[in-house]
Amino acid sequence: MNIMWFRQDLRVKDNPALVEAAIAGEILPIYILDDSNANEDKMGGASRVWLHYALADLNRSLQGNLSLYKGDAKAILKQLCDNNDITSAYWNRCYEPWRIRRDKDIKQTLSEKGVLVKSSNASLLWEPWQVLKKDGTPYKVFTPFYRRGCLSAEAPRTPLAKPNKMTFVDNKMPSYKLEELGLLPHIPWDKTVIQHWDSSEKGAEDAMVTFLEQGIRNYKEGRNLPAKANTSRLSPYLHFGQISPNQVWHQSLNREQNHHLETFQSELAWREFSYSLLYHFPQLPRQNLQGKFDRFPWQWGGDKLQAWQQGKTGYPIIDAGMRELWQTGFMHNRVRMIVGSFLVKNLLLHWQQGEAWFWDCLVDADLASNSASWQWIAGCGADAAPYFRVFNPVIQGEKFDKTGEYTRRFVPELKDLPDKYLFKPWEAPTEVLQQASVELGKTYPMPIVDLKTSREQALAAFKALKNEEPT
DNA sequence: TTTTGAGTTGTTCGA
DNA sequence: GTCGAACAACTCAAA
Repeated sequence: MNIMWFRQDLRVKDNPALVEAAIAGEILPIYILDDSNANEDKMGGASRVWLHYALADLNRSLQGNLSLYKGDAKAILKQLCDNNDITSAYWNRCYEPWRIRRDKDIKQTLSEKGVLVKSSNASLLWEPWQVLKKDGTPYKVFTPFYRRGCLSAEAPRTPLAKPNKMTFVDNKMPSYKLEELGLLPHIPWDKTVIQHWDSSEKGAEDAMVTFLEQGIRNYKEGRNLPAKANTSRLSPYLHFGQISPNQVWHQSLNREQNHHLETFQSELAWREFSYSLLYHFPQLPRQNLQGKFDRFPWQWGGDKLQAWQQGKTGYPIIDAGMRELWQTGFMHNRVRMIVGSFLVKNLLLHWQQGEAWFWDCLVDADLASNSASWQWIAGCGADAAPYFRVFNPVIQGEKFDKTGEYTRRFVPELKDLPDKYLFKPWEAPTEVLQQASVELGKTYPMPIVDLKTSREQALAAFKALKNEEPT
C-alpha cells in the first residue's frame, strides 16, 4: 500500500502526489500536525482554525479515510511503515526551510527502509531553483524575475483532474480524531473568524470563479479599494493548497487577456517571488535581508505595539485594518501596507513584531509571503521601497476609502462623523464631534503619535543609517 | 569589465 | 486644485 502524505495541498483536484498514489494502488492518506519540528515557525492561531475545517473537508472528499496524527513526522511515518505493509510514499513539496530539512531527512530514512519516496510540485508555478539569472544566482528584483525569469521559462503545468478511482485501505496504526488535534482555541473566538469564510476545496473554487467573473473586471484600480470586492481573497486557499496556483493561472489564461488579468497574474507571480526569496535566503523570516538595517533603531514592545494590535491607534484607517484582521482573520492588501508602514515608520517598532502578529492572526499566514512583505514595507528587503516612502494614514484613507465605507464598517464608533473628518477626527470641531457622539480619548482614542514628527524621526534614522560607515 | 537603464504600491513642497 | 520635482543615491540585471 501507498502513503499519501497531505501537507500544504489539502485538495483532491490537481494534486500530483495524489494522482501518483492512486496509480500506484491502494492509498493510505494521512495528515501530520508537526509542531515539534516547526520551532518558531509553529502555525498561528487563525491558521489552526482554518486548518481544522480544511481537514474536515478533505476527509469528506476522501470518504472519511484520512488518518490524522500529531508529533514528529519522521517518527510517525516510521511507525506507520512498521504497522502497515508500505511500499511507497507520495507527497507534494513544501518550501519552508524547516520543512525542507525535515523532508530531506525523512526521504532518506524511508528510502533506507526500502520505501519508494516520490515528491511533486503542487504549490508553485515555477520551482525556485528553476528561475535564476544567467549567472546562476537568484533574482532580487521582481520585474526581471517575473518577465525574464518566469515568463521565459517553461510554462506552468496544466491542472490535473481528481483521480477517477481511489482505493483506500485500513490503517492498522491508531490515529487521532480531528478534535483531538487541538486546532480550535479554548476561548471560542474562532466562530467569528470562520463565519466569514467557506474554508473548503469547493469554497476555493467558488471564490476563484466569483473573482474571475466579477472582481477581475475592475481589478487594476479596484484592488486598492478595501471596501470593494475586487481582490481574489484566494490567499488562505492557496496557502493550504485547497486550490493550486496552476488552477488559478490557467483559469485566468483561459479568458480574454486585458490589463486587469495581467495585473492579477503578476500578483500570483509575487507569491512565487516570495517563495524564491525564502528558498534562496532562508534567513528571510528572522534577519534583515539588507544587513545594514541591523543597526536601525527599531524598538520592541510597549503600549504603542499593543494599541496597534488592538486597533486603538487613533488613526481610523489603521484601526479599521487591525480590527478587520482580528475579526475576520484577513486584511485587505492596501490596508496591510498602510498598517505595516505605520508600525515600522511611524511607531518605529521592529517589523518582526508586525510579522509575528500577522502570523498569529491571519488565516492566510504564509512564511514566504509574510516575511518577504514585511521586509519590503520596512525597507530592508529585496526590491524594497525607498526609505522616504512613508504612507500617510490620513491621505491613504481619503484616497482609497473615499466614502469611508470600509472604515465605518470596522470602526463603528466613528460612523456618524462626516467624510471630511473621518480620517482625522482630532481636527473636527467640537460640535461636529458631539453631533457624531464621538468623545476623543473616551469613545475613540487620540492619535498615539504625531504623523509629522514621527515621519521626520524615521527619515532621520534612515538617513543616519545610510551615512554610517559600513561595519 | 564596464556601462547603461531601471526599479509594485508615496508624500511634500512650490509653482 | 493640479502638476512636476525632490527625496538619495544604490543595487540589480543584462548587454
